[in-house]
Amino acid sequence: MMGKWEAKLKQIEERASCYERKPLSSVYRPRLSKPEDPSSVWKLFHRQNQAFNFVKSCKENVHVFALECKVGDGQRIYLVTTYAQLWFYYKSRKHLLHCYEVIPENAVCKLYFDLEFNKHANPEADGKKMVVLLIEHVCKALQELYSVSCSAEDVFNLDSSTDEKFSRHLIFQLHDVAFKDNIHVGNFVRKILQPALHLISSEYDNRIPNPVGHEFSHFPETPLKQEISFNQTSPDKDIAKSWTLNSEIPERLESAEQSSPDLSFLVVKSNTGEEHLFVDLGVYTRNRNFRLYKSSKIGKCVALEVAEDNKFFPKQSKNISEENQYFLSSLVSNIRFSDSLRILTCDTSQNKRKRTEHVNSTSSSVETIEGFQCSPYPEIDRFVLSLVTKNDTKGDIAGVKTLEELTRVIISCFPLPAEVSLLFLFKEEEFTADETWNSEAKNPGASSDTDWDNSTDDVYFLQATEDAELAEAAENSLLSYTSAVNEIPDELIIEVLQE
DNA sequence: CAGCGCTACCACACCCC
DNA sequence: GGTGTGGTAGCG
Repeated sequence: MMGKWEAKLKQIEERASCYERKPLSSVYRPRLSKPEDPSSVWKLFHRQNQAFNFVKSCKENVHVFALECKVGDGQRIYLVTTYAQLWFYYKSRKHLLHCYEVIPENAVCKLYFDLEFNKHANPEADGKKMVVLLIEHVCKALQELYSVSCSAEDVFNLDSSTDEKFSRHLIFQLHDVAFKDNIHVGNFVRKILQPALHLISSEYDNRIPNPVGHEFSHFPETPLKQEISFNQTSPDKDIAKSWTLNSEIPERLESAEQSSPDLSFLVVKSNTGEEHLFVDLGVYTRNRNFRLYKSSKIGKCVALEVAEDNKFFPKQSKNISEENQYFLSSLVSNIRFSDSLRILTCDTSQNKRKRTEHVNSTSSSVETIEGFQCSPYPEIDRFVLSLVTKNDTKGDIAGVKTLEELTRVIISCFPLPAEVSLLFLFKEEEFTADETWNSEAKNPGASSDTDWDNSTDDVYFLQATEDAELAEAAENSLLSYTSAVNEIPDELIIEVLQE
């Protein structure tokens, strides 16, 4: 037993020293032409984690890309560099074929679709028409669920079809709007395609009648119960609008004249004759690799190119070539930040605590702020509102603008019930208020056996324990809070961890 | 001897009628 | 037969 373990350990150590002796060479050592250009960052990693760790330690605005290795299997190495530098070496298309964007988990990103069907298995399918209908449906959903306006001209349409397959990427260029992350995009997509998914599942058992009528509002919540909300970063107005809207809220969707949209055009047959959706729902996972504009899969020589029926045209710029603009537009996690950036969310209720029981128990105390539902905790609502409302009487904490102010205020002011421990974990180099942490954060309820080594990966955590409802309330409050305060780093994500 | 993150699927256990 | 659970091949 012990001998086996020691042998394993020795093996691992030998392997580690081997890697140290022969580190991965950076095959491309780029230098940008002008000395005033930003310093060169170009680093390759065998492991995705190492790449992301390097990104965290890196001052430049760098991103992780996956490069397919020469071996035919899916093996990849990970490149960290800036968009500008990647494009510099990428644009010639002599090197760096088979590149993928890694859409980082927890990173704000665009709405995107991976579309494909086998042409032989679907001889009657008109791919272009299906794309048009899909875009129509998606735009309608964005309008109805988030009041976001868009049209086909906002959709970058990339083609990598072959004789065998119709294959497209759609990237939505929404003005000052993005999704909280990849997972939320997936929740949204599954939600708005629910009627189509029903068409497929009902195929297996025709004896179960299709639910009709009110069950099929335009974007039904069953069986995949989901919640939708949007946050607005504008500090001055509509703070309360960031509260979660659950599916019951948009009454207009439940009006009788609304019937299920006909999404039968999305149903296609696979090689084996099974019915699937035109939309690939498997791409909305953590750290998803998404093939870059003008890249091909390693086996094939078909790259993603602007589709002939594409209607999106990026803004012209003096410094940036048109091709570079197209490239930048195609990057799912390349979000143009602005003060008015709205972050869309779409949760599944599996991730959230069941609302029904506590809503029922506290319904009398649930009030409405500017027409939207509050959190179930009026005292927390009031606290958060007092922090973000500039004309509040509490002059000492009103109008906080920076992360550090936010930090101090929350640590010193957050009202903690005695039975709950609440910890803020910060990346060391960005947390300058150590003394504040040491003196203020130790509250009577804080657990002393907190394992600090757990704070490995993510940058900011709010950790609440023992009380799931308070944890969610705190999360909602802080989400509202951060979306209402200017100058919070855009990558700031606050999550509630429950023990 | 260096990828990653799933989900669909299977096998099995357990319960109940 | 219904339901939960654990492990894995294979997909994207």
